[in-house]
Amino acid sequence: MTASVSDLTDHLGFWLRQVSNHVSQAFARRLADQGVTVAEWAVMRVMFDEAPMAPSRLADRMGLTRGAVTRLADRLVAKGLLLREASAEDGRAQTLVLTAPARDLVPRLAALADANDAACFAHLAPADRAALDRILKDTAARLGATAVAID
Amino acid sequence: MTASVSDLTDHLGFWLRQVSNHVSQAFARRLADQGVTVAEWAVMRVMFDEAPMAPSRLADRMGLTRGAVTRLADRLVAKGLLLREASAEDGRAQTLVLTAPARDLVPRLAALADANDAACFAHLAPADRAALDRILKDTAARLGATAVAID
DNA sequence: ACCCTTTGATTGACTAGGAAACTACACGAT
DNA sequence: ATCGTGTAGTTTCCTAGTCAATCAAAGGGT
Repeated sequence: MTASVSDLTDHLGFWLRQVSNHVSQAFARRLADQGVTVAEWAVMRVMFDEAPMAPSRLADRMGLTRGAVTRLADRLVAKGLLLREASAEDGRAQTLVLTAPARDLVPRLAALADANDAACFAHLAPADRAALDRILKDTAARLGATAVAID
Repeated sequence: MTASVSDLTDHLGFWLRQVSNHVSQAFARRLADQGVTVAEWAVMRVMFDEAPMAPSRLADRMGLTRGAVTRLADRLVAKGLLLREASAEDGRAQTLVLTAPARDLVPRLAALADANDAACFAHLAPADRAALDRILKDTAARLGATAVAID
């Protein structure tokens, strides 16, 4: 009957955070050689497919705030991987475009992403891998849709 | 045969990060009312069980660097939730102790943690919940033990 | 024609964390 | 007794992200 206080390790959120941090950090170490960070990779990958793109659209696509995108874009521009172009029609708007060096880099970074994912989840049985994939996508969809009611 | 560049969404790491961020952010919003952050909660929960504790030990326990613990402790001290006490034996060492208000707060925060976890994973079938729990703990153990070889 | 509201982007202040340099102190070996 | 080495904490600099305030440009209503 000990009305005991629940432990940190009782929560799925805790383990999720633990593993996620570990995987991202491992990926960051791989990317470091290429002079790129995880967040920068994500931007580049999204922009690789959808050519010129407004920052606000990129923010929506990536689930980030516009402020975050502004700063991320700053860093990518500084590295010569991104171009900011003022819109002709709308004086407020911009469009972002990857530079040629950035486009060259993306396939190499994608290979690193593949390698990292493979290494981090190598020990999982195929069925567990599939289950994890399914459960995470399912959960992401629910959380994204409902924005989690704070009862 | 299109040797196409792998997509962000092809990686488990991506989804892990996505869901983890969502869950943590939802938890952060709940905790905000109590004037406490997620990282602060984690410290308080660990310290709740293991009374006076050296910062270095806390860092090991939580998988953080010592620098991170220093800053976290600063904030908790500023909020009156933590005490820093110089060690009598060792001139370098300290011990950290939760204050009485902090100890009072912990059970309430634990309830919020329970509620958040329940809300975020409510839609999962019991079997999926169990699978996720098992897979995450398994993966955390592997990643922690091997520190992920960067081939 | 003018105001009001909305929208695009930026900025400042904050939490959160790693990496590395640095300061004290402790302690063993000589 | 001193010197070197290791250890405890702190600090600095960086990425990464949020929220809220701000500014400028668009555009609609009257």
